[in-house]
Amino acid sequence: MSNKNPSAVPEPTLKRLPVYLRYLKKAREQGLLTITAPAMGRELQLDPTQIVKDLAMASASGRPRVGYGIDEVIHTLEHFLGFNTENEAVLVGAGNLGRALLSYPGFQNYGLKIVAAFDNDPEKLARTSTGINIVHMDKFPELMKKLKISIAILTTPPSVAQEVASVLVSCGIKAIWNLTPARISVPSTVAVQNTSMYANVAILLNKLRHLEDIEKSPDHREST
Amino acid sequence: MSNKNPSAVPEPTLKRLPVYLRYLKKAREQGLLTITAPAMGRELQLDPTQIVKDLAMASASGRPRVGYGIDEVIHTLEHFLGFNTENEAVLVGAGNLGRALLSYPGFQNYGLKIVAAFDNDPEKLARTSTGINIVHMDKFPELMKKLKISIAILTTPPSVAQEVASVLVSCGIKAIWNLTPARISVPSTVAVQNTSMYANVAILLNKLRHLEDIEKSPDHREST
DNA sequence: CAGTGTGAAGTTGTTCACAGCA
DNA sequence: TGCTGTGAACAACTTCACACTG
Repeated sequence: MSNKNPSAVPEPTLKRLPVYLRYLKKAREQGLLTITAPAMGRELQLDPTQIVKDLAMASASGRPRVGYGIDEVIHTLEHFLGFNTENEAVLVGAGNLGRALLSYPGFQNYGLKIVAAFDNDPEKLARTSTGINIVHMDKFPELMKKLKISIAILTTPPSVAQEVASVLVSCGIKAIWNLTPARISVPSTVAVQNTSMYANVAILLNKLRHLEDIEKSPDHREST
Repeated sequence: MSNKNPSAVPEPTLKRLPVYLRYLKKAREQGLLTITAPAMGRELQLDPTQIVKDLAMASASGRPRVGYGIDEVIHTLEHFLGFNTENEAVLVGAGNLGRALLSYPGFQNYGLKIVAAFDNDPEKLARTSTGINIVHMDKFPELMKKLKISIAILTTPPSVAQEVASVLVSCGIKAIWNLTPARISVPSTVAVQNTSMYANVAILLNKLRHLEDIEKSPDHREST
């Protein structure tokens, strides 16, 4: 019953590709022209085979004994991920996180261009952060007709996430990046990517506690 | 070679538990006292068995025909996740995302309490956001000796992430929430949780493109 | 050799099937 | 009957083993 979409590319791979991309860009800046999967694996602490398979998924290929052409792979990855095409998005919910994302540089380099922001709170409408106007949610349907945008970034309070999401969908949004801890229900024709900060806090705390437990336990053969 | 930590609790479960927690809190506010896994599954679009197994991981149990006691499970989950104990953390890198997290309400309710923030840029030191002072990174080692904090939130530019991470570790940090797209190397005695916004953008764009492909393809038997 | 590429094996997480229970 | 709880079947992802290449 889980949101299984029959994506050709496994999600774990999709998460690693931007990591490779950043690493390759750094490597190129340092003057490197080619790189091997084992070398990358050492730096990024990943299995070399994993890297080879991931890159193959993005249809990048290398040459035995030589490795991968960095420029070539960067281009291939950017194309594959859609990072070199401008995907216009709107942001809904100009709270703390929302405004941070508005002023986040680099999304532009990663394919996302936020062109408008919305909020219900009149308090927040005055602010313009970095050139992007924050307008009242009432204007959303009207503006959406003009803009023809398919991506929305949802950073409202979780209590209204579902309600807002439904509005987004009814106005033609086809992909929602849900940064609230609430889970939203949308038609199967709409893509949702959940990114909850709290989930990451949970994992971090768990890892920490686990390490502490090992430390305390009698048989901690950790290499301190 | 991947960062395999032999955690007793699978990471996917750990990500879902906070989702349950929020949902249960909402349900309790609406006056509900008990809830069944199938009911939750319907709302959250998850397999009921999944939920039962996840809750069992957190050592919460229910009664057949009745379901789970909401208050009880909330308490169990909060305890299990460490959300009801105050885990003090420092934030390093007061850029856009960093300052957003500083003023993010709710981390307190999720076990994280940011008690200090650091940055290298003198420009940013003046600001105090929400009561938390942003002080110069030079003061970090000194302050860490006093504070005895084990968690750091890393929100620097990726180019200095590794360098800063090494400083954190040398000052006794035991867990790093890495919100930069760079991957950092730390001793195996230190926990790292990577949360890259770009990875999520990549997944969202891929899902969107995939849906568009289905739409265009001749045999789209999607229920619109 | 030292790397890419790939099929097979292994591991982990999810879904199914059903026993137990009120 | 409708739920929890759990062992078994299944699916997805990772790691291993090795053929292939310059």
